[in-house]
Parts: sequence; C-alpha cells; structure tokens
Amino acid sequence: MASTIEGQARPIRLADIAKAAGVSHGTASNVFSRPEIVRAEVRERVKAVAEAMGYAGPDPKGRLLRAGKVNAIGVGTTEPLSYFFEDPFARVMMAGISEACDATGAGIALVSAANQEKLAWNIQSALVDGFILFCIEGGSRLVDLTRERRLPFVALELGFHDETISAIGVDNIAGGRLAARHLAELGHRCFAVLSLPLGEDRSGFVTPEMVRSAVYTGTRDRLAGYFEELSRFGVDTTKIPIFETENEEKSTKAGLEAIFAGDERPTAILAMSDRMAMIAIEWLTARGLKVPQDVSIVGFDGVPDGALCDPPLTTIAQPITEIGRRAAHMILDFDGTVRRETMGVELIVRASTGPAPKG
Amino acid sequence: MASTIEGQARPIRLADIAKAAGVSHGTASNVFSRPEIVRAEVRERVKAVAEAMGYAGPDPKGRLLRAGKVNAIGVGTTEPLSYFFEDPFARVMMAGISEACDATGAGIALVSAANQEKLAWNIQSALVDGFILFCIEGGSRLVDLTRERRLPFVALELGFHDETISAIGVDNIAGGRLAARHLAELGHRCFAVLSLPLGEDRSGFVTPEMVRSAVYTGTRDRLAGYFEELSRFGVDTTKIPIFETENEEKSTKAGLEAIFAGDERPTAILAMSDRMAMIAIEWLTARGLKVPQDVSIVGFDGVPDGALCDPPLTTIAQPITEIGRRAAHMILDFDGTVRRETMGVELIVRASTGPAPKG
DNA sequence: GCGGAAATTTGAATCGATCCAAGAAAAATG
DNA sequence: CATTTTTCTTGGATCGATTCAAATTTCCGC
Repeated sequence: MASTIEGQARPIRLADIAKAAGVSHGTASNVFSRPEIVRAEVRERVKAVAEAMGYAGPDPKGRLLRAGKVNAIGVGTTEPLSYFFEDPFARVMMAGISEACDATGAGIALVSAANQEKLAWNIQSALVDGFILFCIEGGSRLVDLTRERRLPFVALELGFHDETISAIGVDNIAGGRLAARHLAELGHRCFAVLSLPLGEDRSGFVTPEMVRSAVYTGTRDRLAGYFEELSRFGVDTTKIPIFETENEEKSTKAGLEAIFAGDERPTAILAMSDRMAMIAIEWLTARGLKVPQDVSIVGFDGVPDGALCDPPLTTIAQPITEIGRRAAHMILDFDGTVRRETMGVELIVRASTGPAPKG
Repeated sequence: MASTIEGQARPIRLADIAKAAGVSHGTASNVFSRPEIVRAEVRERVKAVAEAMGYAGPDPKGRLLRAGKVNAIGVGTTEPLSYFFEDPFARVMMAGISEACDATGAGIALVSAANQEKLAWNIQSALVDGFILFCIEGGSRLVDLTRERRLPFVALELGFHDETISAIGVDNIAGGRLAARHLAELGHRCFAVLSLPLGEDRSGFVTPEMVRSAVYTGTRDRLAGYFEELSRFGVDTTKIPIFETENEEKSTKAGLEAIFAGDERPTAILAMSDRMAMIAIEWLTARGLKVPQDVSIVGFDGVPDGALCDPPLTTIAQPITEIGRRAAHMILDFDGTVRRETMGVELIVRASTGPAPKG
C-alpha cells in the first residue's frame, strides 16, 4: 500500500537547468518569469531541458527573498487554529478577509499563538506581508510580539486604547445604548449583565468601577453604553449585577447561576456577545424559564447562528464581514499610516426580547 | 485620523547590526538563533545595538531560504477562500487539520485556485512544505498543478483512480450500501438519487452507464453501493432516476423539480451529500411533503449541521476530523512514500428516514 | 558588406539569513 | 609561564532565485 518515490538526492535548481541547457542563469530565469523576452528557440530548448530533468519550476523560497513580498496576509490569534473554523464570529470575519484576499489573489496564513512557547516563534517566523490580529484575551501579548516584526498589522475589535496601532472596531457605546434602550422601552427595569473579559483570566461579579478601569476598552464601552441609556430611563444602575465571564460555556453558566441565585431576578439580560446570549437562552430554557416571556435577552455581534437559535436572538449586529474586508485591505494596500476605524452597529430585533412581565 | 509612520528607508538587516556592533555577521546571527554560544557581554552589546537601531529580528524570508522548511502546510481548493469558513464539511475537515498543525506548531496557508489565471500562480508560489487538496470539482487541474511543485501532497476524497498520488478517502461503496440497505429495510422500493458531479460542470439526469465511466470515482462508487444493495432487495435499479447536481442549491432544486415532476414519485431519496439532503428536506417541506412520512432522505458526509436541521438527518457519516488529522500528518511526517488510506463510514439514523408510506 | 538599431544574452550583484571549518581568545592545567 | 583545553569569533560559502547594465547577436536598409 506504499511505494517509495524516486529519492531525488537534491532538488534541481534553476542553475542546473541553465548549465544543462548551456545558457546563463539570467536567461534561464527569464524563460520562466518573462518568457516573451527570450528567443523562441532558446526558450523551447530550456523548457525541454527543465522538463527532462524534472525541474519543479522556480522555487518560491528563492524568489521570495529577492522579491520581498510574500503575497499573503497572516491572521493571528491566541486561540488554537481550529478557532477560525469553529467560532461563528471568527468565521464571518474570515469570510470577509477571504473576500478581499480572493479579489487580489493574496493568500491567507493562519497562525496560532495558543501555546506560550510557540507563540513567539509562530508570529516571528510567519511568512506574511502583514497581520490581522484577533485580539481576544491575552491580546496585548500578541500585539507586542507582532509589533516586533515591524510589519503592518491591524488589531480587530479596537481592544486597546493604544492609539499608535491600527485597529478596526465598532462603536461599542452606541451598541450598548441601542441594546439597553430596546429593553427599557419594552418596560424592563430589572437587569443583569453578562460581561466579556475585562482583562486577566478571571471571572465573577465585578463592580462598575472595575469595569471603568478595564484593560479591554470594548468591554468597558459596551457597559458604559448600557448604563448611560438605562440611567435615562431612571434605572438605578448601581444595583445591576455584572458578571464577568470568559465568553464560553462554563463561566457563562456559572454567571447565570449566580445571577439567578439572588432575590431580585432580572427580567432582562444584557449579554456582551451572542455566544453568551445563546448559552443563556439554553440555560434559561432548561431551567423552565421562558424567553422572552419570563426573561428577555439581547446579544451583541450579530452572528448568523443568532438567527437560527430558538428563539431567534435579538442582538446588536456588527458589520463583521465588512470589518474583515477592511482589515484585509488595510494590510494589502498598506500606505504607512496608522488607521483606526470605527464602524456602526445596528439593533436587530428578533424573538428573544419581549415586554417585561407584569408584576 | 491617520498619522505617518517613520519612513524607514530600508529595513535594517542583520549585517547592519553586526557592523554597528563591531562583530561578524556570524556572531550577530548566533545572538538571535543560538544565544547560548555567544559570550554574555557580546550578546548584550549586540542586542542593545539591535534594539537601538530598531531591528525587527532575523527576517524569516532570509532564514527560510537557508533552512528550506517553511513549517506550514498549504490547503488548496478550486473554490474561493471563503469556502473554508462556510462549507460545513470543509470546516470540520479543517478542524482536524488544525488539530494536527497545532500539535506540531505548524501553520496553515490557505490557497485558492478559484480563478483560472491566478490558480496556477497561487499554487506555484505558495510557501508551504506540502499540500492538502480539497478535490471537489475541477480537481484534476488542481492535482496536476500541485504535482508540478514536487512537494508532498494528499488528495482528499480519493477522487481519482490515479494510484500514484497520496489520498485519503472513505469506503464509498460500503457507504452507499449502508444507506440503501437502511431504506430498503424500512420498506422503500421507489427511489431517486441526487448525485454529486460526475466530472464536467454540468447537471441533469444521467444514466448508470454514464456514472460507471465517471471521472470522479467517489461519485461512481457511492452509486455502485446504492445499486448493489438495492438489487439484493429486488429493486429494479434501471428505473431509478439519477440526477447529477453541482452540490449546491440551484441544481439540487432543479433536480428535485425534475424528479418529482414524473409519475412515479420516489418515497426515498439517496443524496450523495448532506448538503443536498438538507436542501431536499427544505424543498420537500416547502412543497407540503412530510419528511419522513411522505419521503425519506439519507444524506452522506455526517456534517454537524445534519443533526440540527429539522428533521435531523439520517446520514452516512465519514470520520471527517480524523481524515483531516491524518492528511495533515501525512504532510508533516512525510517519508517519501505514496499512501492511500480508506476510512470506514457509519450509518447514523436520525429522523429523516422512516417506514415507506403504505400503498 | 557595412553601420547602426533592435533584440537577446550574459554574468556579477543582491535579497537576508545560517552554517561551519578554522583561527583567536580565554580558561584550565601542570 | 608554557601548554593544553575549552569557549568564542570569524568570514567565506550557500540557500535559489531576480535584476540590470553591459556585451553580443541579429536584423535592416543601403
């Protein structure tokens, strides 16, 4: 079931072809890269020799060094590589990036820095013209490493206040407001917040003060948006429980347990991601609470899955694909400037929100 | 909103650092690649100079040429790049590949050959140690191009009878049989087949003879499996309509229209992919036909979505993740041999199949 | 058959590192 | 202090191509 391939001692180089065909390397090179400037007779002879010797064509490794451009953009994350194919948000983002790359014929190199040791090496040795960084948790390490490469890069999600790096994100304050207003207008007055990480790897209840000094400004801004708007409706925001999760199942469920263990159960949940929102719907449903009759939920992100879950999720949609497209263009058409773009968000009302229950 | 970055006329090279620090380039190189063999004092001095001059660290482009190994595996397809993030089958496969790459610290380079012109170039210039090819349609072109590179590569799906190339696929005949037997045992006697492409870009009804001479042996084998098994149950397979689709919505729906336009409506559909099966469920439901009460459907592939659709899909599951993992290992641990692996498949009975309707 | 223009071909230089045999310096030994 | 070891450092060779100014051919018209 396995046969050995002819053991080519050493791959054929362009120079070998040149010598065998009796021409200079320059001409041999031209035969492959600019055939039109080589006399037909010579061109055919060289090609024939190459064919006969089993030449694989100019090695991109050699060409690369000379050309300088890789024609590929790197997408980095601190998650394992499978994140790109499994996480709904990442997938939509990647589709946007793909679109831009397809249009220009660029390739995509996925690089994971999940492993502390390999993190550095993978980022340092990636053959790319620039990076797009998914700054989830531990983003600053990733950014620092990438900065070292001195290649153009864009951080997704505006996770940092550092104005010296390019980034694309959404208007989180506006998004938070939209979500809060929607619920307040439905009559809700009793809330709970499922928060994205504020910084370190931890989870649990946090105070508004802790949020205000969060490392991740996205998290901070979404909360600010929630609270600003709720205050307008006369809600006492100091009473609202805020549970910081790691945006995955375990800590989100722990948060729900904690929130619903209290006396004052919320009638509405403000979730900072669709992921958490969907986990919440599942958890509530399993506990016999109806969504939205008993509890309303608003997510954040606008991933496609949100439209398919039961009930379909009301959410603050980001233009994810467009962000991806723009990020890719920032790298592909890099002009040496730092760009920070803020995109708008949109409230999408589906069935996970409804009027506040009476009483 | 945009400030200019210091315009570095020409990036700093290792040689520049060496000269500035007053050491040979050999030593400068060692400072970065094998710091332990350099005297501490010298090492610090060189590092300081590098820091001061804003050196980005050894350029991977240079290192690559010397080292020879890219430490990345290329995944090629004739679809647009977004295919990897949107197609359910591809996504699961990529997760398997990712797993293997994460484990060894290798990167993944996605390369699309959707565009005829760029096809060649993208494959020819990809910086990878080997390729995994998603041989959907137009696969032979992709294989030919890749073969030129003379790098290790694996074709997914065993799409070709060419025994000289490495490939991993499933036992399509066994899969076809499993699906057919399941339906036959439920009492079905009236079938229709939604076939994957046989070769060229076309769709429409085909005869068993055409299938037997199909370029894509996977398609051929699945059909052979269906028919072999159905014959055992006394079904006259020459009467079974076979509609070749392009495995997407339009042609699949056209196929269903054509199939259900006839007098003898099937009570069971053998779909060669979950994708088509799910489109069929949707189409039938929209037409007021109940699945499985009126029509039973068996898919092929075993993508996760199949478990979530309504009704959940009965299917022939491939070990997709495992195939991905193995494919990646074939490249990563390439030993110069051609390997062809055939994996087993499994019937997963869910709710899209039921007893044949009476009468 | 000659001069000059146009078309080809040549070969050295370059891209940015790593490797390694040989030489130099520092440390250990007698 | 001389000698041997051990530890560092050096600089040329190499990885595999592309580029470009200069040299050579070929082609033309007369």
